[in-house]
Amino acid sequence: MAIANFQEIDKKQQERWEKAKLFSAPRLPKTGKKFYCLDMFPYPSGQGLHVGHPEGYTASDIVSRYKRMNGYDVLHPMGWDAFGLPAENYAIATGVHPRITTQKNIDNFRRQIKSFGMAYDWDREIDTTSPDYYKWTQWIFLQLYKKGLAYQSTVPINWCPSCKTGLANEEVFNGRCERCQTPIEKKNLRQWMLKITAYAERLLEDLEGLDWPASTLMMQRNWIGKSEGAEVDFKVEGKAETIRVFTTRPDTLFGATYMVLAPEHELVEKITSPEQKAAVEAYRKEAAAKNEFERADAEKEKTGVFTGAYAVNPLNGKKIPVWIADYVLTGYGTGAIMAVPAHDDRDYAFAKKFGLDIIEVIKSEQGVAEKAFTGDGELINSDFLNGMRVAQSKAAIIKYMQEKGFGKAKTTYRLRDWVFSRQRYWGEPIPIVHCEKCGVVPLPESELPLRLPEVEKFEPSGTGESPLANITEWVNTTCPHCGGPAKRETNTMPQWAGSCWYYLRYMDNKNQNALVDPEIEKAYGPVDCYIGGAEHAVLHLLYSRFWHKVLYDLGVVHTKEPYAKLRHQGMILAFSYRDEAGNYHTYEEIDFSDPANPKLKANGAKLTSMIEKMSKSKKNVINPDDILKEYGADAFRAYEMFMGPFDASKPWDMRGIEGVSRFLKRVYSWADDLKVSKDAKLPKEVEILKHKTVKKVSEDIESFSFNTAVSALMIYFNELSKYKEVDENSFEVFLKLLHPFAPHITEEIWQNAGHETFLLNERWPSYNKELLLEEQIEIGVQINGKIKDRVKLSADSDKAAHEKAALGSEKIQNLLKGQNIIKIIVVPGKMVSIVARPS
RNA sequence: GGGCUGGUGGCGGAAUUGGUAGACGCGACAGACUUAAAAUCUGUUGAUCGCAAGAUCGUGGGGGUUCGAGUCCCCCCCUGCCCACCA
Repeated sequence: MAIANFQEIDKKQQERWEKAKLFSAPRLPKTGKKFYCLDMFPYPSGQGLHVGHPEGYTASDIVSRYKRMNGYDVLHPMGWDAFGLPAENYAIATGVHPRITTQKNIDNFRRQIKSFGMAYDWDREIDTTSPDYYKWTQWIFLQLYKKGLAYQSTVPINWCPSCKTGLANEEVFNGRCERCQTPIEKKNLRQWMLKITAYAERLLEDLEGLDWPASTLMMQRNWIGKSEGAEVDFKVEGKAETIRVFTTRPDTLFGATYMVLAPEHELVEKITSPEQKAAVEAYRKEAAAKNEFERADAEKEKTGVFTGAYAVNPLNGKKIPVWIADYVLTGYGTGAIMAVPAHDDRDYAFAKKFGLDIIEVIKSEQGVAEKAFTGDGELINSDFLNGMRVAQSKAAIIKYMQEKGFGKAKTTYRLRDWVFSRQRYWGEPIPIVHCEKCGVVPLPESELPLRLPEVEKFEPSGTGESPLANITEWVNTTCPHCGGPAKRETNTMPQWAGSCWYYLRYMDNKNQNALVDPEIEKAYGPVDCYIGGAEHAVLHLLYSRFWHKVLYDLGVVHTKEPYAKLRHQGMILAFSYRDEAGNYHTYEEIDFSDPANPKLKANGAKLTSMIEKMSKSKKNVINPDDILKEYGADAFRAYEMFMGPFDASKPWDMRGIEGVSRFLKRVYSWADDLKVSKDAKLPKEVEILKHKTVKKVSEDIESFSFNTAVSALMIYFNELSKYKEVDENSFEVFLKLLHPFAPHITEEIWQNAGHETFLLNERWPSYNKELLLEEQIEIGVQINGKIKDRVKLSADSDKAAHEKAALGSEKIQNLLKGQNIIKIIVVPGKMVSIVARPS
């Protein structure tokens, strides 16, 4: 019996595949059946791959190989999302140019990914930092600019004082910078913005036809945040000003007892009375000093100040006071609200605190003495709306307002325009010049790519300008329009830019004349299956859909959506072990002989195990290189798939991989000793099991149930391995089914069996439905809902046969003595349930 | 506070539309092989009672619907993730 050296097999087969260019996709699909299977490409960090990366890559690899064996032309590429802060921060700290670090990291990532034997077409590799690539990122920016979708604006942006750059709303979490956790400040800066809001409705509507996880669709919907309501104008008493508010509850207009403006609202100064001026000023200052996080804390007590002004309710002419309060946000709606304390929780809390009126306008059992009522009900105290329900009165009041001219139906979105510029070096230069005479002038397309110039210092200036601003010979240029002196834009694009459209470039990555050849795009687009982490549910996936729609409008792509099917891999966690003193211990220090109570080898201390995220401080980080060295690529791949459901977060268990590794070793040594002959005939049950396994594995791959697919393969092998001599078909079917999960070892066995072909070019096995019906199955027999016996019959038995078999059981007959059978329920293939009562 | 997940043996996890709970793997125990150990192979392994046949209990807790509930309904507890004053 040969002992497999998996590392050697991995290397040998990978070299064979590479030499044969086995994974290269044709320029155009030849078969008429194409499958584009895409992984979210990684940021090549200095730490190298972690075990989470290969989880998604293995899944996409299995799907790709499966589709290929089913006769598809499969496009399965890989590349690098290589602009970004870590390389730049590293440059600031060490002076090493980001290009050098990035190249080194890419080489390391490529080496690691190749070591897993992934079926990528490496000729299609892309790198977002290559001028050949970012030429087209810049080209898309120019198209956005021409369509009026890119504009400059001086906006109070989220400013990270540590990264010294502006951040998009999407990059701010709990008022802190997503990357460095520093609390965000507000800073006014000139920024490039992308008008993603112009596409809000389409981004929302087109979610409809996507095969995406429901939770991701939900998050996108919430992020776009469509809300239908009305805008209503309130006159300010004794002034010319009008306050416009947005409300989703125009039906409660008769219940409006005060108004609130955001502290930053432009009308505040104009309407504030002299007596209130000091208080208002003080409050505005206070609000400005608070950071986003403090202001957004919904739990805190409401604060606010009366402006001294009154507005007039346009329905009944009633005077209501105008306040300012920071629970009203500038960025949403109109930055002003009509407050209906009876039917809004926040308004209620505010009114209670400041002793403002509460007028009930919707009837409810509970009333509004204790808290606001936000449900549906009948309108009261509302003149011509009385007696209507909420929906009906909304329509009626909007119609009335439109007739009278003080309000109208209005849809708002939570989605904001995208702050698209960064004050950074390591990003795509924005292809714009600022001319003294002509103003903003886009570069002609012929001047692309606009290359990133060399700099000596990578620090952002901290004043809001990027390091590029210091390179005068680059900044100073001539205007492409008038030829006069001009300055280049020194902002660069955010990291998201390159990943917005990369799936298109893989299709045609060497094209010098177009982003992608339209013929090729038509043939390969859209992405049929997209795999990556759920953390991109609203960032990358929304931006990318936005750009795709713009490209669709330009005729560059032929589908409305870029990614037809999307699946997320779960996060891989790890067991960590902590002793009573709170110190973490590495796996090497732990004696696992008693798993219920692992002991430290060193001192025998009692440990508690926890499932946590991998982190150095918890000493539970798993390095893929180490695993590969010990177990080989196939065991790694198969274990990652076997651990648990693909989309669930699950812990890496150092002992768990042993099982899969043993399985593969057994497969190898069994095949090594095996006699494959034409005459060998396996028992019928084994033959049926083969067909069952083909069905199960095929269906499981389609549904991303890789864990149960591996399990089915183990079950089949446990049976098959009892035989030293098998027929050719059984042997080959098993190898083919296992191949996507463990490509190296199966290819090795295939080759050892005398084949010079590759398994990937073999056809995926099919199964015989009729044969499955001949299986002998065991069904349960219940009496009054309790299982009392089990009987065997063939899978195609009819109901009568089920009943006969159940009543034929001696045990059942004994139990039924002295009982009257009231009813017999037969579920074919599952069970027979007998309802009986004592006679 | 809101939304979305999930809660099944010592552990990771299986279980179409309600239909034999615990597949598969790990670990553990016993045995074989070995001078010995590792590796490998074979068997056992939800709990309780029992010599056994077998019985009873059992999917976070409590109720309900049903011949039958991990799965459906109501109430409650807990975990994880996301969002967080969105008018």
